[in-house]
Amino acid sequence: MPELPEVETMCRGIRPIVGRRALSVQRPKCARRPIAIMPRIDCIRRRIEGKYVSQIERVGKRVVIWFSDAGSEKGPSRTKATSAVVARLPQVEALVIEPRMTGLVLLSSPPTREHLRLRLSFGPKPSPDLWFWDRRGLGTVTLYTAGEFEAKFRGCDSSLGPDALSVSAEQFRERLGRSRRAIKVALLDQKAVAGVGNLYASEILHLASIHPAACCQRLRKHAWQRLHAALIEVLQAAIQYEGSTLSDGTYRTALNQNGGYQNHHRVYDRAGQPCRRCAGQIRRIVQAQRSTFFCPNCQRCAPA
DNA sequence: CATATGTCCTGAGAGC
DNA sequence: TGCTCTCAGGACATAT
Repeated sequence: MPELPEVETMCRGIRPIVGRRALSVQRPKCARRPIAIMPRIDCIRRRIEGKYVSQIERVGKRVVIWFSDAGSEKGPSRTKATSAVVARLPQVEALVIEPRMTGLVLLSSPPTREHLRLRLSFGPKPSPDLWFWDRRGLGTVTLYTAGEFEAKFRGCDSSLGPDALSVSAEQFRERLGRSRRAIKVALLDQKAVAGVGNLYASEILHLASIHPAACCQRLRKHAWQRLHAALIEVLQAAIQYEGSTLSDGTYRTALNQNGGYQNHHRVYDRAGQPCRRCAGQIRRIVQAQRSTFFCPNCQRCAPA
């Protein structure tokens, strides 16, 4: 389940295509049922083929591939531009890939010939193809203009909150602190903070010694500080290990390697095993229809 | 407005 | 052994 660290690893792994020119966009026929691609594939082809990859970027749990007309162009400035100015800039497009549960963005051959969803090839040769492979097919691929992208992902009513790796401690507390939800559930809200998913939410709460069912409103200032520090520490460590490949083996890096962070999990998928900190027994509970793992002994802070 | 629930999807694993 | 059933959880639509 690609979360921030896995998606960041994918982005880093596909950097070799920066500066390359898109030669073709193909949607392999072998997919049992096509995944959601917007707009139509022929429209994507028309807008991308011949353009150059100017930048690779991660936005929350999405991979963003920027295309522009000229090889040397960088992605669009983040500052707001008037529509008149935008009209004079070279046309820029953002291909946004959402892996969701089982999607992989790869520069090497995919795990199976089945479940191939999209293939981009680049020049000049030799240049590896970029694949989007997705076993369950819940992932999506969407092509946005620069303006559409800004509105959806960076605007004041963006569908995403600030990125989990760059949010400040104050901003973090402001965005979650008034919620009546359990902290574990609130951490999964991408509109509050973007990038944390089900696996890392449990890991972060364990490092911060906070009970997953603690109500956000009842957490004290010191708990928020610990939680913010744990957020950054866990995500950065997971990136260093190139993400977590779980027992189903689905997640692979862009170069088809296993991640390594699963060997360092504090609680996730470790129910019944001893806590690495206090030797207490890790428990599994269900919150908002999702598994949560925690240590009842060392995560006592403010249960609901 | 905030929060909760239902939906999509496939393959692994359980249980009979 | 081979069938059926349940479950895993991303984001978003719809309900409360």
